[in-house]
Formats: sequence, structure tokens, C-alpha cells
Amino acid sequence: MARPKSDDRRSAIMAAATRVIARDGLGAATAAIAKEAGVSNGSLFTYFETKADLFNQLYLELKAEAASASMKGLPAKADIRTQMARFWSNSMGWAMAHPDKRHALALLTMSEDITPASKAAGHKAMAGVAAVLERSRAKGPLRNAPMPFVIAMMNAVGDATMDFMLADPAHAKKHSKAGFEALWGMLG
Amino acid sequence: MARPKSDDRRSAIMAAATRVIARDGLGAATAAIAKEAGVSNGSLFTYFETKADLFNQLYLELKAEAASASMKGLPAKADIRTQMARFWSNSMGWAMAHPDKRHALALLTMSEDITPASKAAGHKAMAGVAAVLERSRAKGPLRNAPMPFVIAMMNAVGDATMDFMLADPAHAKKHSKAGFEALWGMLG
DNA sequence: GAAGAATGACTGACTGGACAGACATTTATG
DNA sequence: CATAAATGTCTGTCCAGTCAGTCATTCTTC
Repeated sequence: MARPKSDDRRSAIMAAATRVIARDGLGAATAAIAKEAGVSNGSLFTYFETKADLFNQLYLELKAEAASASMKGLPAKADIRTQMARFWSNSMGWAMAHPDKRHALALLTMSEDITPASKAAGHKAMAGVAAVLERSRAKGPLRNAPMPFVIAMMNAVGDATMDFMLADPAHAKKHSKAGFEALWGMLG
Repeated sequence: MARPKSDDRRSAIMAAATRVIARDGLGAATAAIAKEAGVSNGSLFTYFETKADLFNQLYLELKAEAASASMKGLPAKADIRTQMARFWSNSMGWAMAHPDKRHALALLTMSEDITPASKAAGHKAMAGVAAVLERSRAKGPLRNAPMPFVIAMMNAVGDATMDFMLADPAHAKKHSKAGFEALWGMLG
């Protein structure tokens, strides 16, 4: 019946938001995002009702992408340390390949206008990870800790590791390995 | 001479800023801070040249307080695990006793208008910690990692632990212990 | 399949509100 | 009385979200 919304435009806005948020922080102006996307100010609001809406959708998309990337090719039959190592390497590799996405996601995770519903959905996307973690910590010092606590620990170590890899890419491999050893020491 | 500046007023502003930042985030309005302090809008600017200036001074003050609290009564002669445990318990205790301060400090640490100079000074305040950490990690998986990396790991685990303690105070002790075991596993 | 009616996406100037910081005036201190 | 702190209004800036008008696309009718 009428001009259809374009997926290209929608994803141009999402991609622009990723870049601008990574650059300007959560205070990023919608006008700046629209400009970066090559789209008019008003047009942004035909794709996203509010700025918070845009942020929530972007959060979910990035979270899903990060989760899927980190679970790629897990050797289901290998021992648990090998699986964990593969997961770790996937996660760190994704972060290195997409620093803007990883930075924007880190900021959005802290943002106050990500709704509880979005956070819940985000955690759901990470469900596969939880299973691997569960086995990893079975005999370690965290064997009796609540699972969300264990997940938070892993994220904390992961975030800190990524920060170092991005700040010092020359030794990224080394930092990634050190981070994994730290994680494994904590779990096993 | 002339009317002197009052330390009471200055610290009222600092305390108010702590509360308001904890409540409203880094977007906290200077007007809100002044009001909370029972001080006029303009007066705030006779004590702090700019908002960023206030934030930097508050960051340093909170950082110094946290550092000093966490080093209190370290048993210099005890074995390293005992020292580390005392440090950990001090840190977590301070955070539980002053949730606003700890939250504001966490936010300020991420803030973009904390200058590199302030961050450097902040790290300096934590110097005592570094020595304890150095001995703790001497034989563990992180024995060859750069010290800043080890510090970042510890902070990451500490932040995650505090989040859980504050969110679930009934089991604060348990969370604190679990966090310590995680840290110790990582180091030793 | 051509004409044109209907739809709704697109644009960018605009609005209302919030906020950092300045300033003119008042008040306290020595 | 000289000096400087205190006050709170005021101003310029910035920004999320709106809106009136435009135009691309699709549907309908002959």
C-alpha cells in the first residue's frame, strides 16, 4: 500500500548507533546517530519510538550476536577445559574483531534505560554458556556459589581481559591466555 | 581579611554529590547537588570551578577513603593468604557500610571527565594493595601477567562481588567469602 | 496496463525543557 | 570599610521528540 520501511535503513541506524555510542558514550545525541546513518533526524523516530527503544533493541541485537559468536563450534565431546577454552577464545576474538560493538554493548549493559525485560532476554541468549560454566565450576571453590554469581565473575574477568587486549593489541594473545588462566583458576 | 570558605560547606557539597550521583547517575544536575547540600546553585561554583572539577575531587576523595579503609590493620607478619583475606574483608565491609560512596565511586571511575591525572593519582592511592597482590600471585597462573592486569582482575572480581552483596545483603557474608575464594583461586 | 488515489515513510525546522555556568547583588567577616 | 563569600536569577546551549508538508510506492479502477 505504501512505501515500506527498509531493513537497510533500520540496520544503518543500528550500526551508526553502535559507532556513535562507542565514540560519545550513552549521552550520544539521536541527531548524531541519524547523521552518521545518513538518515534524517525525524526518520530515526519512525524506526524507533524513543531513544530508549533504540537502545534496548541495539542491546538485544549485540548481546545475541556476542552470544552466538562465542558458542560457535564448541567441541561437544571434548573435555570441559577444552570447551571452556574454545568459548573463551571465541569471545575474545569477537571482541577484538568488533571493538565498537563490544564497547557499545558494555555501555548499554550499564545503561539505566535498558528494561528488566531486555536484560532477562539478554541473559536467555547466554543460556548455552551457563551449561558449560556449570560443569566447569563443579569441583572448584565456586561449586556452591549461586550461578548468577559465577556468571558475573566470568563476565568481570572477561571484560577486564578485553579491556587489556584492546588497549594493547600487540600482546592480545598473551592477555587472552592470562585471562583464561585466571578464569580457570577461579573455577577449577 | 574577608569571609573565609568553609570546610563544612565543601564537604556538605561532596557528601551531597555522593548521594545524588548514586541516585541519579553521572547525569546528576549540579542544581540537584547544591540543593541536596543545602547550598545555593552558584555557591557550588565558588568551591568547584566546574562540574568536572567537582567530580574529579570527589573521585579522589572516595578512592583514598576506600584504599585506606581496605588497608586498615593488615597483619604484616601473617602469611599472605591471611593478609589478602583481611584486605578483602576490609574492602567488602567498607562497601557494605557506604553503599552510596561505593556506587558513586564505581560510576565516577567510568566517567569520561575524570582526567588521566586523577586516575593516576587514584592508582597511586592503591599502591599498598599492589604489594600484597604481588606476593599473592607469585606462584599462580597470573605470575607472569602484567601487574595492572592483575589489579584489573581483582577489581573486576571485587566489583562483581560487591554488586551481589548489596543486592542480597542477607547473604552478604557468603558472597564475600565466595568472592575471596574466586580471587584466591585466580591468584594462587 | 495506464491513471490517479491512498498510504505512510521521509524530511528538517521547530519546540519545550533541562542544564552548566555567569553575573549582579546582597551579606558576612576582619 | 574593604574584601570576598553567598545567593538565585538569567542566559546560551543542547537535545529528545514533534509536526506539517513532501514524495516514493502500492493498490484500484477502467
